[in-house]
Order: sequence, then C-alpha cells, then structure tokens
Amino acid sequence: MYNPQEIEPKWQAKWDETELYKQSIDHSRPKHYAMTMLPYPSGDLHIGHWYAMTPSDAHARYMRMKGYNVMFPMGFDSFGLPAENAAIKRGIHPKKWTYANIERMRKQMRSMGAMFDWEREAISSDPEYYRWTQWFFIQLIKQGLAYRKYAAVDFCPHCNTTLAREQVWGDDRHCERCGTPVVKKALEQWFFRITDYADELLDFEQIEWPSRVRTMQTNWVGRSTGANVTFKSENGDEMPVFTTRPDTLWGATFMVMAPEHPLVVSLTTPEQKEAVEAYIADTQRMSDIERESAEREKTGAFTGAYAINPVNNARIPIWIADYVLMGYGFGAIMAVPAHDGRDFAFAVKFGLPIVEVIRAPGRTDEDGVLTEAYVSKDEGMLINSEPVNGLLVGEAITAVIKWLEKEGIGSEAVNYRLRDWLISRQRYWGSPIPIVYCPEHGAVPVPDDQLPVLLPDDVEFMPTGKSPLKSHEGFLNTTCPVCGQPATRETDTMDTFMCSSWYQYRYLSPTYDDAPFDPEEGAYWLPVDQYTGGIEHATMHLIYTRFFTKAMKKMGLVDFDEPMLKLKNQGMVLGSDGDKMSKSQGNTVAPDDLVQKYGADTVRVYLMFFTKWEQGGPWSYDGIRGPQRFLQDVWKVATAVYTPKKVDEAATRDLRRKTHQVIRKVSTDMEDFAFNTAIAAMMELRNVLIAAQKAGNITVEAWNEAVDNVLLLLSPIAPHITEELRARRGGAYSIHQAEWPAWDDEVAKEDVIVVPVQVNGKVRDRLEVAAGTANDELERLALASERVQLYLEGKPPRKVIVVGNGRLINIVKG
RNA sequence: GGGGGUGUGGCGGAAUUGGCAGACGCGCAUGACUUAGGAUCAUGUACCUUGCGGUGUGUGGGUUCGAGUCCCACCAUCCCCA
Repeated sequence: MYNPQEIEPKWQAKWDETELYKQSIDHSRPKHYAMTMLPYPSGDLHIGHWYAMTPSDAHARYMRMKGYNVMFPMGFDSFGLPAENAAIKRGIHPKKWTYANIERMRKQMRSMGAMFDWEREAISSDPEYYRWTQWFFIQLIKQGLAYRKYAAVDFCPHCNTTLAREQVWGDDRHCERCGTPVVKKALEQWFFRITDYADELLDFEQIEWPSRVRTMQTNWVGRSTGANVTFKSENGDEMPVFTTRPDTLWGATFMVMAPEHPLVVSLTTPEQKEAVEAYIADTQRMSDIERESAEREKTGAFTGAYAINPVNNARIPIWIADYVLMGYGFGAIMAVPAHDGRDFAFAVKFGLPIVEVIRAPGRTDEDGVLTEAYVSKDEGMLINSEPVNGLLVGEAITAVIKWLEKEGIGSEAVNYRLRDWLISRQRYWGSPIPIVYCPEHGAVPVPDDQLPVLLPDDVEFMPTGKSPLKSHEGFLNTTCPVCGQPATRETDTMDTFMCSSWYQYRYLSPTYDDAPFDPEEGAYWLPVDQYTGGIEHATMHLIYTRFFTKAMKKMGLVDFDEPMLKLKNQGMVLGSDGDKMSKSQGNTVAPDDLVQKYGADTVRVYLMFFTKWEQGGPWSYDGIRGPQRFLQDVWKVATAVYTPKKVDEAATRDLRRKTHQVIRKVSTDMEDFAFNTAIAAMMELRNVLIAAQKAGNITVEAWNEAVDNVLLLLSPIAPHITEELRARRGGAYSIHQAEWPAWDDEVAKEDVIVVPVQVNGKVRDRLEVAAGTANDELERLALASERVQLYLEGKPPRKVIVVGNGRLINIVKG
C-alpha cells in the first residue's frame, strides 16, 4: 500500500541526515544557479507558494540529474509593513511576529520535499544581512548613485503621520485608520539614480526573459525622443519644456504648468492669486494616476501671466493644470490643442484658441474648425508654421529640431518616464538608513566598521503620530563620525525592494563577514542561471535587481551586467470561484491539509499537472484524484513482481518504443517547464505498463526498463515516492543523484505509420505503411485506394500533395 | 485612453508551430466485483444524424491544396500602464 504519510517524513529525515542537498563548489561539474523568488513571511505557507516553488524545485532537480552542480537556496524577505500592522492591531512586536512566521513557514516548506540548502538561508531582517544592505547604500553614495532631495509623500493630517501607498484607500484617498483625506507633504528623502541606467535597462541582449516582462520594463522606462525648447515668461523667466512633437510648436496656443511648479507662485498675478491657490490645494489630495486619467473632466486655473512662443513670438497664456506632472519632463508643457487630445479637451473647456498646424490629407479650409485633435505622426503637412510650411509630418520632426538648434531655441532631447528610485520609508520595520546628520558636516555616512546601524527593539508602536524611530532617544541621538559632536540619526528606513535587490548574492555565503558575499563562491556560482517567480514583479523588483547588479559592476564587485540569465514566470492559482485567493474571500486552499490527506508528492504532481505553469488558473479539488491514482498505479507497478506468461516480440518492441518516446518527451518538456505534458506522457506509459502487465506478453527486461525509467523521470516531480520505490527495487541511494535517462532514437522510432489520405482536405482513407516509405510510393498507394477513387468520381486529380516526409496526403479533386 | 495576453467538449487542458482537433486527466454513463462504495476493474463519452454522412476551436471576412495556428474587423475576458 502506498502510504505517503509514512514514507515522506522518512525520506526527508534521511535526506537531511546524509546532507543530500548540501550545495558546495565543485569545479569538476558545470554549475547551475537556480532561484525562485523568496517569500514574505506573512504567516502560513499558501498554495501559491507551492505552485511557485515546487515546479522550480523539479526543474532544479532535473538539472542536477543532467550532471549540473545545482544551487537552489531559499530565504525570507522579512522586512515590511504587514509586520508593523500586526504590531499595531494585535500588539505583537514586529520582530516576534516575523520570526515566528519564519519558523512556521520553514517547517511547512520542509514538507514540500524541495532540495533547498538551508545552510544558505538568507533572512533580510537579520542584522548580519541588513548590515550589507546598509553597506550597499553607502557604496551607492560613493558611486554618486544616491542623493537626497525633497519629495512628496502621502500624509494624514489627523494621525500626523506619513502613509504608505497601500494605506491610502478609496477614490477620495483617505487614511485607512481614521478616514481623513490624505494630503501631499514634501520631505527630504533618499533616491537612487536608476535613471542613469535607463538606456542599459532597455537592453535585453544578454538575457532570456519572457517578452511580456521585456515589454513591461520597456514601457516602464518609457524612453521618448523629441526636443527641449525654452519658452520665456514676459518678465524673462526661462521655462524649458520637453516635447515629442517639436513639429507642432507653431500650434502652441498656451502653456500648462504643474501646480507644484516652482515658478507658479512668482508668475501668478494678484488678480489670479486666490483661484490659483485654491486649485493647488485641490490638486494636493490627488494621486498621479487620477491626475492623468483621460476620462476625467479637465480642470485648471489661469495664472494671469503670459509666455512668448520662441518660434513665432506669439504671446500665449500660462495655465496650471493637474494633468501636467512635476515628475515628468520639466513639469511644464507647451499645449498644442489642435494636435494633442488632452490639450484639445482643455482648450475647449476654457475657450482657448486652437491653431491647426498640421493639415490632414484630404482636409481643406472649407471643412471648418477641428472637432478633435489630429494626432497622426505619419500623415499630414505643416501649415501656419512660417519657416517650415509644406514639410510632411514624417520628416518634419527631424527638420524642426535642426532648425531649433540653428536658431538656438532648443535642441534634440530624450526623456524617460522612469524616475529615480525613492527608497526612504517613514516606517519602523525596515533596515535603518545608515546616515548621521551633523550640524556642521551635514549628512554623514556611518563608517563601515560601525555597521550595522541596529534597529532597536524597544520602541513604541501604538499610533502616537510619529515614526517610532523618531521618538526613540537612544537611537536618534548619536555623535558625528567626522567630528564627534552631538548629531542625530536618519530615522527613515529603506524600501524593502532594496533588501530583495541583492539577495541572490547573500545566498552564496549568508554568514560571510568581510563582504556582501564570498568572492570565491561568487566566482563559481554567479550569475543566476534560472530565476522563477510571479509576473507581478515584472517592473519593480526585476528592474531594481538589474539596476543593483549594474551598480555592483561599477563598484567592481561583479564582472557581468545582468543578475539572472533566464527567467520564467508562473501564473497564479486562483480560488475555485475564479477569484484571487484571499482570506477575506474565504477561498484559500491550505497546503498543509492537502499534504495531510494526499501526501506532498500528489500535491506536487497535481500542481504541475492541472494547468500550464505559466498560465495558472482556478483551483479545483476534483482534479487531484487523477494524480493520486497515477501515483498509486506507479506504486503498484513498481512493487509488482512481473512474470511473463507468453512473450511476444512485437509487444515487447512496442513497450520499449513507448518507453524511449516518453523519455524523449519528458526530457524536452522539463527543459521548457512544460510539466503538465511531461506528466501526461508518463501517465500514458503507466497505461501501457498496466495493459502489458495484464497481458504478460513482454520480457522482464523490457518491463524493468520501463519501470526504472518511470521512476527516474518522475523523481524531480515526486521526490519521495520515487526514492522509496527505487530503494524497494534494490536501486542505489539516492535516486536524486542518479543520472537522467537517455533515449535511443532507434528504439523510439515507429516502424509502421498510419498516413491519412484527404480528398479536398477531408480524411477519406488511411494507409498503413512502413515508416520511411517514399513519397511517390505513398502517392501511388493513395490514388489506388478504392475510397479515394470513389470521392474522385473517376476524374484525374488536379493536384496531389504529400506533406513532409509522408505525414499526410491531400488530393485535390479534378 | 494606450500596451500586452487569453478565448478549443460538462470541466482543467493537448495539438511536433500551417497538415488526422480534443493527447492526458477530472467528471459523467453503463456494466462487473461488493452488505456497502466518494474503493477497484471493464467499456463508452465534442455535437447533429437510425444510417450514409454532416458540423465543429468566441463572431464575421480573407490568404492557402489545407487554418485552432497566418492576415483584417469585431465581441468577450484578464493583466499591466495611464
């Protein structure tokens, strides 16, 4: 009887005892660094963790059997807001909560039977980990890649505290705790110059990543080319703008500034002051997403000031409007209502002039005023644009840029949507930013030998209205590392994405004291060969870790550009109702119960079988019966004593052929993470084996070949049962160190094939012929077929097509 | 509003990438064994039709000897960005 509850813990213990998954440098074998995204220790292991991790484990095990020295580590991304929320809601210290969760999840993870090397475990909230996160922060400063500036945060005026994005709720953007509408507040915060690498981040030459991720990152970086043009206000202030459409400059009939633009205050005339101030106050409550929404009615206010359009000296009004963001370009735009949708809507709403400067093909003056913006960049001719009239749109952008440069009004420019990475968080449960503020020396990095700046445990979490570290005197007050005078510490902590940007390096040597990682380990294992994880990290985490590696190259820590050479994204397991699994929906699936009932192997097989891995889909309990029966059948077959009744050459040949075909299929599928079809192929072999067992017409050798290979092929997916069955069949320990089976093309080859014969695309007959029959012979046989002749109605065929090497024949009727 | 994906039996999904649609599994039906069956075994299972046969991969067109696969338009749905 197959009893997973008995054999699974047994083998897990044996694997531990014999250090089967200890992963160390071995120069005699090629290395393979496999990694799956580390979890946040939220409490219990979710079925989604199993869905992400066990297939990655299966692939890593496959690579090991293929002869690679495989590293497959695991850790915890254990800083973050949920721990702090638990502290506030339930009075548990974030540290206690986090480490209790880690303890529980580690135990749950062991039940998966994965090949994690726990000696390489990295936990980002451990001081020995975040010491190096802080060290990287200082290195980034040294490289000129970190700086401090004022930036807006969401702020609750009632709680008197800054809020994280997820703490701001609803369309009216209120505080999750007290319901007060949130306002923006400017604080001095730390940034990393990820924009320095914008162009490098667009280059995917060296990595095999899914096109979906590449597209999302490309859009995220958002490179656009155009021109910077300097407008001037009537009192001489320079106001540069970026435009992707310099060819429409002559159509600029007004300017729009972001309400936060520094010139707004000085430009505004006394008559307009009240309206402008009221508008700025309104804008402060809104998110950028809302502000740019195309559906929203346009709003704005006139400053009373005018600018001069440098191409034609037109005097144009300066407005402020929330659809212009301070963070993009220069925070000011030239508005060309005739050729931009948003500017058009704005002009209509406020009765501003619309000047057509690009004439659409076929349009004449008689057609009257434009009823919508004409935005084509491909068709049309420039009009009303004195020195450049008559140019075609396709060539106008380049020509106008040249003209602007000659006139000294503007120049070619590239702009990015990507912003520098703001890493300051006004939170407790994160790595402290290792900076001391000295009245005399300013922001001073904490020297390396004083790292880490420890996060104190004895802080007050109850919402007092202040960041917990700010009110911790012992933490706050220190001395300046330069002069020794009293100074204060930075009380913000770092964005947790920073911790996870470099964890692949810490895994190499999680207790190493002299550097973020042991260079000897690095020289052997790096970079990561195969990374797996959810698509939801396509932009943030996966861009940040690329940036980090590029910065580390600049620091001389690594000699490559990209952290992970190959990436695969798994889909998401949804609840049986098709919705995202969540506790509030009550549609979660607990893996522990499933393991209890079916065993880890069955759960693993089911998760890899029930859908295409990249796709995911709704969970269903019914389907798990299939994998359960499959493993029970494998158990029965592998423990059976097979004695042939009457050996049949052909039947033996058939089984051997199937065995080798399945080895081939499973091997290629494992390369592609196509676990569902790999398992289906093994199920086919199971079906053939059971039939052969009943018939008793194959040799013992063929039987054993098939059974032993099923166990090998299945072992990465179901590691426990295959280990047990191999032992019972007298095989050497461990199956996970065995060599991946090879197939023999000769044995896998079909002797006789069935060739369908179509007449006008419909199958009318089938020919059973020896494999390799020549095409003209196939054609002769097909035309000789009675059924084919019947459908040809005695007429000679117009055409006969023999597909490939005799896979199908199509006859076109005369 | 922009970008990307997906759409195949009652269900999850296959289809060597332009060549026999529905592999494999779930479920279901009938039968066997059984005191019993949410166990096991056997057979069947896209739809219409008594049959010959016909129809069928979201809808409508197109290319082709041949389309689930390629092209165009549309519908539905999901994700990302705004």
